[in-house]
Amino acid sequence: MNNRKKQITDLALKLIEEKGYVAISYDDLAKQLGVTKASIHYHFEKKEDLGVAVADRIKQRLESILLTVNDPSVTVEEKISFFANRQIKQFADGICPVSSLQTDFESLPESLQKRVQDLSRFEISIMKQIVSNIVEHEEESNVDEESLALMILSSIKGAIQYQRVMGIDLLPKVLEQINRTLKNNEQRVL
Amino acid sequence: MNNRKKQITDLALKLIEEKGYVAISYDDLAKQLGVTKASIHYHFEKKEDLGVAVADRIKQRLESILLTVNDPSVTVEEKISFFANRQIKQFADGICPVSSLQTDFESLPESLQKRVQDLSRFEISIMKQIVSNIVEHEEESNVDEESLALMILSSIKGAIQYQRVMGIDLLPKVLEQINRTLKNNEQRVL
DNA sequence: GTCTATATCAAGATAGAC
DNA sequence: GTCTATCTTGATATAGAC
Repeated sequence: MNNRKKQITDLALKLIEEKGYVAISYDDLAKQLGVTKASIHYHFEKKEDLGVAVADRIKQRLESILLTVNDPSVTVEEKISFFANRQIKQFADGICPVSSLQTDFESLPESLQKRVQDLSRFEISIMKQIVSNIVEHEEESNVDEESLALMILSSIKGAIQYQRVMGIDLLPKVLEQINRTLKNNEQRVL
Repeated sequence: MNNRKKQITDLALKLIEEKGYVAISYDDLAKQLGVTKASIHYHFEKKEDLGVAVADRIKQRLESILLTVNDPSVTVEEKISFFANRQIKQFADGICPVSSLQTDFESLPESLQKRVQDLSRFEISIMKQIVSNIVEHEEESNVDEESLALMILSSIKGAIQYQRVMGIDLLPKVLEQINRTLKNNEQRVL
């Protein structure tokens, strides 16, 4: 991907994190980059093409998170905190681009819908891998890793939405509560 | 509010749950109601006015949930399940309208932004009231009701987003995990 | 490969007839 | 109170110049 194309993709991702896929226009992109709409159309003929490029970039980000997650020297709590904060840093004052695309789902072309589904599945699988070592003998405990992973992931995503509109850092409190939940689960297994 | 006005508000709410505030148009509403755009503009001069009416309706819904929540004969688990399922039923195959408006936040006029902030605060306060009786002597335990409420509310909202795009009922699993978390918290207090 | 110019369409919105 | 007709603006998109 050449420079300008990458530049456009990066900006589109940033704007999707701020306003969402439906709300952004080629004019927004063109103005902020100091070029014309036609120049954006040259690199991405249709908005759908740009959306797909952005989805691919989000996937890359998630893949880079996966690397850290598979390091056995890092605790589960640290991995969750890393997962949450790494993303927070990336989308700054916006929201998670996956959440943003999920909300716009019904307005998306089919190719993008498929990628949003894929990203959603991927995030769930990452969180499952993160909590997968917490219970070594799941059959013997009452902990369901799938449910635990879903609750943790969902609560992180939900908290990011609330904190953006309220202007308060709610995520740290949610992460604290997640840690308490994990500690309690560990105790029940021992 | 007269009949047509109520009809338009109801439909707008439904469409916001499906596609979001930015994505819906007066033409969508007009076509589905079998009237013209101008007729919608008569009842709601600007889209902003319609958005405010929808926000007020969402607030009414939440207030009706609050009534059940304050019934002392209902358990916390039942209240949370009621909170989640009551909403799920209301927005059917869509997402939570509050989540939807949160995502579109940056595109909203100021009057609507204020209402979305108010709705967010209100939901958090409802969930706080739901969990408020679970720990009678909070100072003596390590349970933080604020964090617990935030995690529960966020995870419900997040789960609804994932399940809509994936076409799988993930919320029941998250509710199960929430119940397990509550049980563990209770045990720590006793 | 990037631009100008323009086409096309849909959006929000208004004036005024009935 | 609802409609027809119309305006303006902005969005996606294309053709063709440079």
